[in-house]
Amino acid sequence: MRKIGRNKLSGHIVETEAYPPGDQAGHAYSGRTARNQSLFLAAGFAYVYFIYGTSYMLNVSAEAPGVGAGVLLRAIEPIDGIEIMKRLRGTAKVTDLARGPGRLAAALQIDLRLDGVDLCADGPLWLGTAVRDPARILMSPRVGITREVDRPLRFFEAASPFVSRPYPISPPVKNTS
DNA sequence: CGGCTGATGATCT
DNA sequence: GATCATCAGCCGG
Repeated sequence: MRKIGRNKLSGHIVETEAYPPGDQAGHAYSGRTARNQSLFLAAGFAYVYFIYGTSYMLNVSAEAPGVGAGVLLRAIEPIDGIEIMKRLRGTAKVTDLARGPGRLAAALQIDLRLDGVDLCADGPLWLGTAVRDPARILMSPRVGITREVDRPLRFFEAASPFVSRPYPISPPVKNTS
């Protein structure tokens, strides 16, 4: 859920990735820094960072204070404020509005000002109470990382057109030619 | 549609 | 100076 002035944006979360304590692929792995300090807050705070010179990523801190872990939000199915999301994203295709973590952040106008926000309190950004049907949630390896690449820590809704990739990533195939 | 590639800047070594 | 939890645009089928 996102509030921008008088406008409300919302969507169902349909894809996430876990970055648990001790995970070498997680930003908290090398200890607390200026950038990643929000991961070390209590569970339920926003960790926002900027990457590739182009994209913001939105995470939710996920462990007790001082531990360092989070969940990356990778896709939502837009519900409220779809016209505003289209303007923020520069596309009219609803399935492309928030399919992927950078697109999700852009569709919700998320930047570093929202880093550290309490997602369980009234404010500009928070988590609603909708629950996805567990029977429809599939797992796969995570996308776009170079360490701990095989851990099945990506969770996504089966057959959803709003998910960044609809099925598990195939393992790399060697070129034998 | 899938595959490839350049863009672009913060962060850390 | 390398890396990076990505994306848009372009190309071929």
